[in-house]
Amino acid sequence: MRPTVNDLAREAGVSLATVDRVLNDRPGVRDKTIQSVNDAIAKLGFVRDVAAANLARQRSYRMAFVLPDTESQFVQTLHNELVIATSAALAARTEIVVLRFPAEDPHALAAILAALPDRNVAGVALMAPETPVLRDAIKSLRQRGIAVVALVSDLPNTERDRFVGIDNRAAGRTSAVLMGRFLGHGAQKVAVVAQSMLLREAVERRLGFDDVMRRDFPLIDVLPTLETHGSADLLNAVVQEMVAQFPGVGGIYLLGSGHRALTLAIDRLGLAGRLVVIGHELTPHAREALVAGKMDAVITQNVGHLVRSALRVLRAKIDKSPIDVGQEQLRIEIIMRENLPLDPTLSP
Amino acid sequence: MRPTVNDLAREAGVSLATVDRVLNDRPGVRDKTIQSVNDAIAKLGFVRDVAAANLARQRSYRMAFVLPDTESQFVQTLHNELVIATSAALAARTEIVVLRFPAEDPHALAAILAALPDRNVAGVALMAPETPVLRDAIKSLRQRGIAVVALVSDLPNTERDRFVGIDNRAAGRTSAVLMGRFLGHGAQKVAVVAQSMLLREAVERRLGFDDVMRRDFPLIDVLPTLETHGSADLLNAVVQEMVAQFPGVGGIYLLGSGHRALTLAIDRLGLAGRLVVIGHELTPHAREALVAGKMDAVITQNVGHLVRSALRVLRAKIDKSPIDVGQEQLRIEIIMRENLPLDPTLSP
DNA sequence: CAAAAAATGAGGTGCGTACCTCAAAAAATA
DNA sequence: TATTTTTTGAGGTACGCACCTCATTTTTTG
Repeated sequence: MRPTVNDLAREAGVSLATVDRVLNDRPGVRDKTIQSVNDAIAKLGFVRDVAAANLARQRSYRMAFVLPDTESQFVQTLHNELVIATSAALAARTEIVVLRFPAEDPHALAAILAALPDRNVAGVALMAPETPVLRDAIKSLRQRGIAVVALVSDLPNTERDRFVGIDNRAAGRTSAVLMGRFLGHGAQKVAVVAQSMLLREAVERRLGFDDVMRRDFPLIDVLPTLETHGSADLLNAVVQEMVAQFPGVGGIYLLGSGHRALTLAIDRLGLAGRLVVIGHELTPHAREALVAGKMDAVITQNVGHLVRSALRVLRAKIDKSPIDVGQEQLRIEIIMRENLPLDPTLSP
Repeated sequence: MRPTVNDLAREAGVSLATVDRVLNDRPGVRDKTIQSVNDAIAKLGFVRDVAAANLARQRSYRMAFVLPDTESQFVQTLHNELVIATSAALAARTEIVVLRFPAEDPHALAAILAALPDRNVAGVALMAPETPVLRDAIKSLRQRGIAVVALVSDLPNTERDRFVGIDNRAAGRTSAVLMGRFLGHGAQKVAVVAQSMLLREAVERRLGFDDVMRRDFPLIDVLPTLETHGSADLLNAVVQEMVAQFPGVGGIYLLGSGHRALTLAIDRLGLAGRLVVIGHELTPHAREALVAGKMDAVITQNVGHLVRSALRVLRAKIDKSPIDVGQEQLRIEIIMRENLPLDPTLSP
């Protein structure tokens, strides 16, 4: 049988109350006594039953996921995964609240964050660009004992507890290797398309992409980033203009979302099948494009894992328990048509 | 506050005992009463607290992982992950037992499985080739109420509850696309190396590889599989002979383990850097080969996820609770130098 | 050495659920 | 309607742990 606190008390020759004091870092125990309890823990191989502990603690975790209110498919995917996670989390005394903030309004975001303590939130997962007001808001949350993780894009200059997401620079490097090798080593041009270079992820991916291109594929000419600002028309126009101006374009690298608009533009310009197209994030549109052979690869992260990892990290921070680094390291996934995972929304 | 069984009883106008009977499928409740309890569950949004339930149930899960006693790096990796999982599982009332069987002896395996019920095992995860005795052994385990999942390689003609692993045919297809695209579309030859084609995974991967090669890269000539039977010398010999016989070999596809021996052979033959090398399973040797540029890509599954998924599936089967299909679907991962995850054994 | 302070023990309650017993009520059957 | 059978209720105990109080013992301090 697995040892319990009672076994510990007997083994250490102390009372249950003292064991409890040691286990829960309560004051008023001599170092010598603490040591003897720890010895007993080691000797018996005692492991606290976290389920029973949390039950007794009456602890319920209320977690807020704060996302921009953009309608991008990635954010929608994330939201879907959060809905799925909600029901699973409920059974583990964890409640998930999803809040959306106006994407372009850092002050509105700060106001939402400032209101969280009143909502009795124990942890926050935040996907937002870093701004001075955000830094202050996070600092204030942390001071109030609320755990904060940065989701998807890091907030390195804030006091967030942790970042949950992939290394976007490495993701960009990965894209570059595939692009370079798929193109072959001849002289070629590659266009880079992004919604906006104000987003940290886009910038980091571009940096990583350029790293590898410069180093390993010097004959490939990477064109300046075309920004579309989310407009399909603008994307159409810039792609058209680029093709006209640089006839030798052999590949397109899509830094962010916008798979649908890009593939449409490629179709319209009659370039289908003649370009290597690589993008990020496995959204439904990206799936379609992969299946149809209109995209060659998608570099992504597993959004389900992302959500579950954020929850585990927040719980660990709240419990002040250690984090399993191996489990929480998200992988940079390369998805092609051949290893496309089944759409989880299709099966029950 | 989250509703409890007491709230349910009050809402449904029945006693706690009746709620308990309904929740746990105990007999002696009229359909009408069952319905009223279910209505209350729906109305209040009651979700059973699994932690409290398992605590009260005194349920402890003793899971056996049964692996071949081969010293392959993949099995070692798996073993390592099991050791890591053991401590985490302990806190969740789950005990992991790892058993090894003589790889070539199906009867010894059957004997080990037959002894499991006496060891009070609730679930078994099994990595083994399918044989008639194994089929019988699994059937007998299932009849005794023990959950069985096939690990890594499926046992489709047995009564296992589920398969936890990747689709190896799709993994082979994925390898083929990369091989084909990395080689370019000219006429080339690709060698295929395997330890043994008696293993189901190897066969399936080869089939998938051939599927795609035939369909998408008709100019590439895929040579017959060279079997090495785990001997580095033999591998050296066959690779050497093959290179002599077919000078146009541009790529090598490694169906199973043996990264170290293969890269050594390539070095010795002075072929380093002139071949596209693609293999399976992210073992320490494979990592080295990727970092050194001696392998181009590794197709793998996340072994940590594999273990955790097997545990979750077994628990769900034992509890007769539903399985989150999305979470349990393992992805076919493509690893190159650029997206190589940090070695989890390096950081604490 | 006495008084004050610190450490420890004894014992209880509760978390949400499972599972048990026995009596009482309700329904089905003769 | 009387009897048997089925259904329901009331109440208790247990799981492993957290957290509380108050009394008692041990140690430290003046």
